[in-house]
Amino acid sequence: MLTQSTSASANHVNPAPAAVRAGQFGSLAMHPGIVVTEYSYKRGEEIYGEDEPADYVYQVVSGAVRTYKLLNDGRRQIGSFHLPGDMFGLESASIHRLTAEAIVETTVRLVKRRNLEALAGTDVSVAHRLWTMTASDLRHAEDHMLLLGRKTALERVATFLLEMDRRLAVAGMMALPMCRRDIGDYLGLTLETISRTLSQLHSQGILEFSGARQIVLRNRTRLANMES
Amino acid sequence: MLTQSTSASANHVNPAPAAVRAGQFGSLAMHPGIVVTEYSYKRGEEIYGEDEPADYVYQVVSGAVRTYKLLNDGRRQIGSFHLPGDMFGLESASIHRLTAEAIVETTVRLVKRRNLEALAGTDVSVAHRLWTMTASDLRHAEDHMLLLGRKTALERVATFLLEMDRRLAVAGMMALPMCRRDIGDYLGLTLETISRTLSQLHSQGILEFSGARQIVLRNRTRLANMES
DNA sequence: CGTCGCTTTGATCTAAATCAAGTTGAGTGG
DNA sequence: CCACTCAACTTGATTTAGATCAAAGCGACG
Repeated sequence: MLTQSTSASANHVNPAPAAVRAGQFGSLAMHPGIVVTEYSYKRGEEIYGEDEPADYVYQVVSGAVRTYKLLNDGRRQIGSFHLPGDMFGLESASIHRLTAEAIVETTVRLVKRRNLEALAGTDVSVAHRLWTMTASDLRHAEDHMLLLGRKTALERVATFLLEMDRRLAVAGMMALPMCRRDIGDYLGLTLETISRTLSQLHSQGILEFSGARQIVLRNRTRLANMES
Repeated sequence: MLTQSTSASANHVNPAPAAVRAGQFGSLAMHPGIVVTEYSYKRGEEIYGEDEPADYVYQVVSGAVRTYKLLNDGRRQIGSFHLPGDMFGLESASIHRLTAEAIVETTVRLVKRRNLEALAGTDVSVAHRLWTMTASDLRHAEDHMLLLGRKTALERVATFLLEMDRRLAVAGMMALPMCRRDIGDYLGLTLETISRTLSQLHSQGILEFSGARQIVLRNRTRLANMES
């Protein structure tokens, strides 16, 4: 735990600029010694790599991020998609366990991990918050293991659509930032299976397209029954 | 609930009895207000159920535990096996996300979650320890998602054998507490596929059996190459 | 020493992968 | 504003890894 106090203890004098979607992250800007920076990444750009030092913790401001692991021959498993408001890159160890990449042009807010940890060392509520965030990632991973190990293609796609609808639908429509291959690598399927399954749901009138990535769910109940 | 024996804060006077494998959990008994209890469960007995209140945190003393999720039609995904020394049942929320069952006759040590949380509220090192433990569960889950989403049957079984060898081999031999069906439900495969894959590895001279559940790895290097 | 649960092995089936064209559509430059 | 390009997407044909169905072994325990 470093008790460093960087430049920005001035931050509590000039508090939280542009804290629109700030949530958890924004409130941190109130603490002296916590510097919040913004950075943008181009579509496809790597934010950090697997096994690299975990020096920063991130929050998506706009855009979308995928975090994934690779096997030596290129097979990829995406662990999660991070959408505006989501935090990612938080590790209790000093190394990132997955690679993070911008799916589209993406802006993130970031803070130094060692500053966060130092704060957690003096402020129990911050320590509790870090734990809670990691526990919520674990909860998602546990649900996803059930999906990957035991659900059918149709059940996986139904689960995916409901998750995305909940997380990014605006006025009943979701604009998916990721391609079919990303969805496949998230659900443990191929891009062709994703495409076929979406077509099937479309032909059953459960969803409507306006372009391949703009989807409206027409019958959430029926979809929820398919989740199994 | 069979045998029971409590050891209270009097523990720092009469220190750590039988703390052979105590690890993290044992040191908690040093704190006043932390009561460590022991319980034993019969083979197949449920320790806690999914969506039940998470009132206790557990450590395996002897035996083995599986934690899993079920789909409505009975399909099961085992998230992890817990072996002597392992903690399980730790949640930052108030509800268990998986069911825990004793695989064989099992003795656990347990403490009240709210006592642990109270301690974490005053002792940063305890708070940090809780976070670290959850983070380490997350790490395992992330590795397991890659296995479930992208590895072949052979790769899954190789990974499983190396994991178990590392965690429970004594004098080069591992005594698996779980049946083929459990292994299948952990690896997202059927029990028949587990059996066939083990037979195949046996015929290649990579492992030796003495009874279906006593396994000696003859060539860890070759197995590690199969992990992919 | 018979029974029952676990394991192995064989035969067959099938969901999803792979291979293979086309089609669409967003972005680029003329 | 149009046409060209390239990546993303869809759809079809075929293959295959692993599931399912089925029937013996085996081994621990009462």
